[in-house]
Amino acid sequence: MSLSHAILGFLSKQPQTGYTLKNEHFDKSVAYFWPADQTQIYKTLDKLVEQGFATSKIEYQSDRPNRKVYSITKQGKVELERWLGEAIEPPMYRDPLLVQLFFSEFSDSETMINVLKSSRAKHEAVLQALKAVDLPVAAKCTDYEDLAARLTLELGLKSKQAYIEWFDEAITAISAFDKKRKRAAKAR
Amino acid sequence: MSLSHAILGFLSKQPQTGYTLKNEHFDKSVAYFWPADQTQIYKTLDKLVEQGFATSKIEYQSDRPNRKVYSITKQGKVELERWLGEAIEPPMYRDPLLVQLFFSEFSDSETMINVLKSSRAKHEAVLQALKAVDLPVAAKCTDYEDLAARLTLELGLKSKQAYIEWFDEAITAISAFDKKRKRAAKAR
DNA sequence: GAGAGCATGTAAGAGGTTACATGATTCC
DNA sequence: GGAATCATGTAACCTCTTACATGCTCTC
Repeated sequence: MSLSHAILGFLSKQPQTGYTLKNEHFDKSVAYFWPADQTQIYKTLDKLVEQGFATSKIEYQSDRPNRKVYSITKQGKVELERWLGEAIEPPMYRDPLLVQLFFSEFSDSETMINVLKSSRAKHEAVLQALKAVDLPVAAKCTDYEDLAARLTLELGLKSKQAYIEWFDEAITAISAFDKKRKRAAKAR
Repeated sequence: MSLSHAILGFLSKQPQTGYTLKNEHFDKSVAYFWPADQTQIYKTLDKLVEQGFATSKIEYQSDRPNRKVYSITKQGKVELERWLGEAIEPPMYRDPLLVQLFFSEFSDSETMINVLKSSRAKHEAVLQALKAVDLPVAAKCTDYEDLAARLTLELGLKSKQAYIEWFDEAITAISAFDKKRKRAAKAR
């Protein structure tokens, strides 16, 4: 399970709480390829402690709620390293849009084109957000950490660009098919 | 939920059983963008009947197990059409590989490169499988059904190609970084 | 006085996977 | 004799999401 290992990764950088994991880490650096829910982060932290991969200490605070600070254990480090070398099966990507397209014969091409356009806009917005991320290009990275982050970003950019090219081709192809069909209907 | 609607789509083409849905449809046409588990197909069929979107009739067979043939209802057709026009949020893609890459500073670059190479090979295999699918190019489709199927395939091809280009760039970038680092260490 | 920030949690549910059970027939 | 095909299901589990609860402090 990747969430456990992502948490172990962040705890390797420094001991911290579920709250900071969520707000300072998951919602920032890895959000675009591994978003994590607050509830699940807390549950997973519990599990990591059970498994002996992390320990927690309560830090009492007077003016704010107490914090539970988690640290990675030796066992946790071993487990993280093991997992980092594991060849994991690429996950299946399920996109409802493709299901809609596949069965769009039961709707009509105009509706389908609108659905495609609206989806294209959403992907475009994500692409723009990714483009706005401020990280040096791979060749200019001096830290390995930056290089790794840059490369994850790069895949996001490439995938989104591929998607957007595809949207344009798909919309054009469906429009063209539609015109052809209308011309044929007129000729009869 | 897309599985329900994919089933409604297949039932629109013709009434059939859970068994044929799995073996003749899900495992073939839509397998690469919406694989479905047998157990879940049966569960979802029950749910569709409950919701009034499908009905079932038992067909008694003497030499083989009885079959439960499902048909879409009017309500089901209305629901499918409604869903086909819905603008659905693009799903989040979570790839453990990117988590591994992001935290690869806690392993070593050689290990990471091996993980990348092994993943690349798996993606390459899928790409080859997609290339082997026999469907006319979009411009030559005479049926709308073929066009829709072709376009879903096209996205798969494009995405995989983008992935593979990225793999090559990522592997090159990490190797280059590594050489630079080793040269710097030597110079000291 | 309202809302944001800090901080941790419970309960319930949706969607998907894995393992297992049954039992006849047909093909090698 | 063993495997594949036909055909439907149950039980248990994992991951993730949504809604809700608590309560103090600081800022507008």
